[in-house]
Amino acid sequence: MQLFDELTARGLIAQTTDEAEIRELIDNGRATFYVGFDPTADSLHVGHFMALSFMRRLQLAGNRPIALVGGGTGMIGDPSGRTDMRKMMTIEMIDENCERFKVQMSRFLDFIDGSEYTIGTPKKRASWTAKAKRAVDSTILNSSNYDDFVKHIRKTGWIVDGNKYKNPDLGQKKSHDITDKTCSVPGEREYTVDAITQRIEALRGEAIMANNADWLRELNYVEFIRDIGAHFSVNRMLTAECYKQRLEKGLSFLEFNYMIMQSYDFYELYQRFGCNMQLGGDDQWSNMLGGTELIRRKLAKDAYAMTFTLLPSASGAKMGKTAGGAVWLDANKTSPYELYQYFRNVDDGVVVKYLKMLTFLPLEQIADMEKWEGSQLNDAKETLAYELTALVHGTDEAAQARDTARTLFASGGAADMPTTNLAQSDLVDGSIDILGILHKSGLCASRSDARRAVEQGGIEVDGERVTDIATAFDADALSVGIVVRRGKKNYRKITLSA
RNA sequence: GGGGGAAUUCCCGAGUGGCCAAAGGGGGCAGACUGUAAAUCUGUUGUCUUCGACUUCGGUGGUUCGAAUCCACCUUCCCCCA
Repeated sequence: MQLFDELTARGLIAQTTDEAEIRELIDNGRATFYVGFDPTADSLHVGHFMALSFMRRLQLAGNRPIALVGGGTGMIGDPSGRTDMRKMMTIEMIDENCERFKVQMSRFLDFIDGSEYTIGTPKKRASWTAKAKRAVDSTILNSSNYDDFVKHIRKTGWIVDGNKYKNPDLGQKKSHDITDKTCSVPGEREYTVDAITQRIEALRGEAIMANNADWLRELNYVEFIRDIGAHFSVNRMLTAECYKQRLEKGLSFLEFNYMIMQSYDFYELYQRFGCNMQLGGDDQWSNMLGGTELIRRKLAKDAYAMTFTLLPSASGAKMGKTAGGAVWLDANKTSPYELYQYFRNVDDGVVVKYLKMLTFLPLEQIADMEKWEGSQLNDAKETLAYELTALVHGTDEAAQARDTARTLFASGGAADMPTTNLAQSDLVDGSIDILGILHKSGLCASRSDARRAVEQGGIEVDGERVTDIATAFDADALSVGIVVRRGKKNYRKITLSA
């Protein structure tokens, strides 16, 4: 089955600007597409799952993904904050978050290693050589073979003379010969025919990490308005569905500009990396159209947009939220076990959908599960949880999470489960009461919360329900280790460090 | 530039001097029922040394025995006129 058909079969594609053309592009690995991410937190969360797995599918078929982080848009901050001081993110914070994103994304995508198209603040004034390198590199990225490369590079004013490339227009040094200059990409030292051909091959489908800070932070307002703003019709923008609703409640100029900024991102990516398609959530549709439109008007070129279905979440519960807040892809913020449990507990109605949309299991295998009903669906959930945990944390962690969950739910205890290590200093007069344990372990948010949980019969220790809030445990009991359980699904092993 | 409104606990939204830790709904948590599901019913949902105390109603001061409620200023948001 071809990629496009598979994506359709998995229920992933929501809208496309030109189905036939996009099918052609992605089935043949000729798309360079981008997805935008806002670096508002220091980790990706499950809400990004859809985008990541979608990107991976495209990459596996040879298409080049570009992960664009909003280092420039992040500068502005979220204007919708109500009471709290809006947190302006510093450049350092944003750049750090971007770096973390990349690490997490690399579980899903293969990135060009060490390329200058990774994250980083732009050099204010790139040297001539840097500019030349950049020009050659991005031309390499845009080319499908050597001849293609020569064609492209000529177009941009370069002179190709045998194996030498010169650019009379770049910078003050005319006709500078960069043939023997070091290529910015490690492993490729020179711009020879072979090197370029190899490089083109090696980079085919490799992912790029881009940061819109590279162009947004240096924008000149007047120029921007004149060059880009001129191409947008306010009348048209106002008819966009997403603004219609906002017009009732109020819409700041900043937010209104979001579409233009996003369109500009696409335009820049098109020019820098030959990015010819934008991928995003279905709610981004109108913003994305802005980009294709801008490229058409400014460059008279066709670019495409495709949106993926938003992940259906059952019963109005907020997607990606649990008691502990958001579910992160960072193991330090959300353990593999918790991630596993998150997907283990999805509603019946969405299991098969999730399997299709998020996992890489063959459709035939999922088709079998589709017939399952009742408690058999429970097994499907286990598969789902395992597969997704494996994607994020690897098969070892996934297997461990699964085993932990199995033993925990089967027997009420397991060797490996989330553990809280209490210190001697947590003990008062040689013991600690149950409320303290619940609070310290994070099972309960506060002692008051713990008190309620006990009073309502929601707490068990080593399989015995605790009903007395005064119950306390001394050092002896703790050094052996006790298993505390809140509700049905929250276990914590409590130990005492010596 | 002028005029008028609004800011309440996780969210929405009542409350206009003491009976307010603050109605109601949503969401969350827990119990029953189950399949680690959904639906349903019940309880619960600021903190703590819990039959009591303490801190919350945009911010800062003030009036009062007493303020989420009244006054002043500030901040932010919305609406109308220009």
